[in-house]
Amino acid sequence: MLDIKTIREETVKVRAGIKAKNEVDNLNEILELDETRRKIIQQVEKLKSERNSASAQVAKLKQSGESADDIISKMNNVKISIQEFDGELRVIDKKLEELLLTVPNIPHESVPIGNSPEENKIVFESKINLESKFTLKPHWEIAEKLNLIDFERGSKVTGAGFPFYLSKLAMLQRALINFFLDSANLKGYQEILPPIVVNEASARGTGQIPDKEDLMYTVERDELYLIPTAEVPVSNFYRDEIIDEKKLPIKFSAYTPCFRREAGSYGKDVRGLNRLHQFDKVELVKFTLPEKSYEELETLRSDAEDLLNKLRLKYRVLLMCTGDMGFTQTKKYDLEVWSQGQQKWLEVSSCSNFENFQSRRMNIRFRNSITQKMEFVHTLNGSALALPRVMAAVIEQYQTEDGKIKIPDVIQKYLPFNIIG
RNA sequence: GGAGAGGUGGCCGAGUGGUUGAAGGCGUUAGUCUCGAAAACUAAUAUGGGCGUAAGUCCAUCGAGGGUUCGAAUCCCCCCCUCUCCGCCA
Repeated sequence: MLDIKTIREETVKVRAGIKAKNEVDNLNEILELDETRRKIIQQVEKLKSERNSASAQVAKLKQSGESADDIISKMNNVKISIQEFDGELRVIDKKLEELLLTVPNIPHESVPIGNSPEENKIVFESKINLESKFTLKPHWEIAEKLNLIDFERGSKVTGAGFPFYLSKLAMLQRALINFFLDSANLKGYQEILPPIVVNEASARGTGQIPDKEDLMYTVERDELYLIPTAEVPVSNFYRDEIIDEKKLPIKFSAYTPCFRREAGSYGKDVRGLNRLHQFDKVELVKFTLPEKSYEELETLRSDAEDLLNKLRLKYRVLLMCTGDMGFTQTKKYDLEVWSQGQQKWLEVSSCSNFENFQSRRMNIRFRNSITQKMEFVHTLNGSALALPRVMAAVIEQYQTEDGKIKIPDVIQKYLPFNIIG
């Protein structure tokens, strides 16, 4: 959520940001409501001030045993006016709040303007040579042959997009998670294991609601949401709190399953592990000083990249253009791993800065020791990494000519075997 | 799920209709003292909003939201949360 003051004072800039992101521009309505609101506030506060001093007089009179009936009867009308104004104000505040939630975050100046994925900027591509003496198969063929993933029983037990991982592949998944968490730990991230269902306020805090309700599974009876990413519970950890400035930056890592309805996304992209309704992910979340957040975005990105490098997977980094980056971010990098078996790039991480867009919603602040003022922290997060597509790339990249899967070097210490098959 | 108790500032805690935005304590910050530190003493110390160039001023806020009243931390309604006991349970 943007500050109404920013919208009021930097309307042109905000409007340009909305346009760049192809979002709906409600600024005129917002500014109009804001003006009406302030007019009413002026009137009602004048009345309240009157009331307060009258009440003080009543108190004085009563204490000295005199009658205050005159004042009291006069104040009756004031009371009714105040109630009317307050009622109006309540309606306006609610409407204004709703409209403010429709204003997207403003892209950072370093972000390329664009509408389509083609306009994202490739800022890095690894030069690993992936030449192989034989033709690499897509991961689902290998997994089927070695009986490592059971999609059919997953469909029977739950539904499409909820596979079972079997035997050594289940162990490899666990090993990868450990590798990711251990790496984060070495880089100073504090590991936390959060709840995987959240309440409405939390979903609202990180921006899943309103706007993206359809993304999440709901537990209607208890008014809870299954998390689409650990970002939601972890970012909300400090909701409505004041963080000690000296503790910043705070860095968390969290492993969770993630649940996404992915309504309406069917077709060839959903083959194998490419797109699931439930998947594992290790997420990194940072709370930082405002002036440090872009620096922290770069280290966040390189922390995620490091994992791909150590797994010796080919990947590239995209700087997302304004139209392709999402509602809440100011700047976002996507990491895509190369799937040699499928001959295409798969997104395995996205690292974003939200500046104070989320922290304003979540009310997470710190006291600036120089100005002595309260300020909102900046929040950032990034996947490091999402498991299924990494798994797909590993299976494909590490397949042997006779149809087995080698275990990547960095993972071997986590497993009692170094080949599957 | 049932019964009871409770939710007050960064923290603890007083306060049951009228200068209570809120006593007192702790903490924090600054100053005095000290070679320095500690202790002691002195002072300052909520957030958000409206108007204003500013100084300032007004309004709101005692878990959230409604209500009663000239006036609510205090009374009523509803919701949320915490604790204790019982029940259920890995």
